[in-house]
Amino acid sequence: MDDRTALDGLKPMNKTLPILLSRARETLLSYWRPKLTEMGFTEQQWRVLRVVAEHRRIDISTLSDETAMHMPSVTRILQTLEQNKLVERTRDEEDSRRSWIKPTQKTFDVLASCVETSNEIYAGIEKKFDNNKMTQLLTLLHEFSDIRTRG
Amino acid sequence: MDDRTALDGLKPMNKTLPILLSRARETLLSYWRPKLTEMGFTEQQWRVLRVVAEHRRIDISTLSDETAMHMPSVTRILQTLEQNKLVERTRDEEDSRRSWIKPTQKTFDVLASCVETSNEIYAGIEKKFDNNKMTQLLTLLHEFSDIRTRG
DNA sequence: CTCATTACGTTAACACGTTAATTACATTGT
DNA sequence: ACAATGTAATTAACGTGTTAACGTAATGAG
Repeated sequence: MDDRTALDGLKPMNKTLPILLSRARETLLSYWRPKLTEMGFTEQQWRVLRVVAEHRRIDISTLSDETAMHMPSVTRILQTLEQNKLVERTRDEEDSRRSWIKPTQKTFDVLASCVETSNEIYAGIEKKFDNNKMTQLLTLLHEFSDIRTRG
Repeated sequence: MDDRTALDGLKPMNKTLPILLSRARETLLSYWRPKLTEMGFTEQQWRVLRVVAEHRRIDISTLSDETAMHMPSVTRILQTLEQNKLVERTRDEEDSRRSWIKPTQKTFDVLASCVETSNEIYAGIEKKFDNNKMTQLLTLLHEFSDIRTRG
């Protein structure tokens, strides 16, 4: 017989935050995946595109922060998007380390073609998980995110 | 001037569920990463190990389900863990498609060496995000996960 | 029994996550 | 001035996410 007594101090994984966060993400994606696949974007490319479109111009560090993605990932994704004319890049005049990323008309066209479906998706979700609960969930997630440690 | 009118129907990304889920995961990991790095495990390897240890034996499909990871990832991780003697594998006698994964004494030793730190980490989190909120959050995430679409 | 179907698990290919190292440029302090 | 330090972004290397295809074994209808 194995010695499992050591594990008495650990909670069952299926009730822990990391697993539930993964499942929640997977559930959310189950609503979006068909549309993303149809449009030929990954979830992450879509996120970058969405955030870029919200700004007249944005630098890569800020973009990384607002998409909640690491800079190396953003760098790779921007290369793809730039090849497809979905973003433009210019260098800052004063600080030549900094790049400015700008949306193109194609960016807006692609997003516009998705607004209707986007609303349908959110409506579909709200039918099963009402807006009150969603607000609570977003608030709690926001509060939790704020307790991050640095170091 | 660009034509941004198309975007009026879309919510700001920084307040949407996908971003907040990513941030929450990153916050949680910020508490665990030092210990995981010290032990030489990735978050995912740790998850697999934890779930394996909860069962006398477990097949790979179930393991995939309980870790909320796709089977190809589980397959890869098990290869690593098996090389390090952290799990054992046997074939089912009746259904030779099925593999059974079993924890080893080393598995329990490693987990035991982590129980204390684990409790400290949870205590540190609870100091900033009380148990009541955590319970609410877990409940809401669980409810949300249940609305997943199939297809 | 036979053939199509379904199920378990792996492999393959490409995109992203993660960390460290690197390049290039800015800033600070003395 | 200039060396030291800091910052923006990329590259490199390896592990995981994701989908499709594959190999093999069980199952079920005719």
